[in-house]
Amino acid sequence: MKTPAALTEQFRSQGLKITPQRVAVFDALHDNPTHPTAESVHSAVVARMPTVSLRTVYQTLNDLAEMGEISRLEVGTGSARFDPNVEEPHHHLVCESCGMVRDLHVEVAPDLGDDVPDGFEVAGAELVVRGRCRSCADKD
Amino acid sequence: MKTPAALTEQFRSQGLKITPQRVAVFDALHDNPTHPTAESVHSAVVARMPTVSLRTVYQTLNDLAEMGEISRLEVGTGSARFDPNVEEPHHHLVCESCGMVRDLHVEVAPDLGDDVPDGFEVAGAELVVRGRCRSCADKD
DNA sequence: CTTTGTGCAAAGCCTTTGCACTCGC
DNA sequence: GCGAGTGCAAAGGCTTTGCACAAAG
Repeated sequence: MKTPAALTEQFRSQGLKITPQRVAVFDALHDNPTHPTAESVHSAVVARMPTVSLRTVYQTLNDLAEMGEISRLEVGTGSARFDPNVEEPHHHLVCESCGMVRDLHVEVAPDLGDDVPDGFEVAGAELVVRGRCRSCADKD
Repeated sequence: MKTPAALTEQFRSQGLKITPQRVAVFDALHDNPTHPTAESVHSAVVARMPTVSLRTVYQTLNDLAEMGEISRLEVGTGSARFDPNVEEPHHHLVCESCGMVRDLHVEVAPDLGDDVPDGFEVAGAELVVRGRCRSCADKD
């Protein structure tokens, strides 16, 4: 994800306004490897700026996702997660016990040609590896 | 997925009751390759038995999923999809335009060892290939 | 006859949206 | 000032759940 400063510039150039709320969202996402939910981002932002509403967070996240600056993940944990890492293609590891999501840098190069129907335009592929992380496993 | 008769036997052996509603759900799922939503299953069932409620369909689907006879997919199309094919491991192809889901029999054998953290117990991996199917592509 | 299943409707969760006010530009 | 952004609260979609009745074993 771009730096908060670069995003500020980008928003401005698209005619979108720069507000402290939006900058706070940029900051909360920058180099954040936790794949936060909208709710988590909101909490982080509220810690520094108590008046920011969930609506604003959702809107800013969606704006960023539309611009392709972050991506939205649905890993089946109930809420959507947001991933600031869009530079390098990667996949995800999900702990089914605590909901933790972590990047996974593996090459998934299946020979798709074999089984993809003619005329299907492949846009992308996402691998989700599910299991149980060490700290959850240690609990039992 | 097992045949409706086999599922009937299995439900009975677990002390679950056999009702025409449940059998109708079994029938609607049997060899159904469309990865239906709960809503679709309900429609199919209602066509033959108009009084069955959505509640009963959800409950039966969840029962089946718990027994491992069907699997539940979250592919980001809003509602959960149910997949009767649990015998052979496979992945999924999703049309982002019409929501169609199709089985994909590719080997996804990434060398997970490289990037999975120590102590993480891998339970499974799901690949979702997204894109646009031929009939949707033809529409534009 | 007891336990489980069913139907209806209401509630829950996550997310989006309508409205009036505020504020960046 | 004008239009976009914000906060609040209410609505929306999907799924689950409480209750009373019906039916399976």
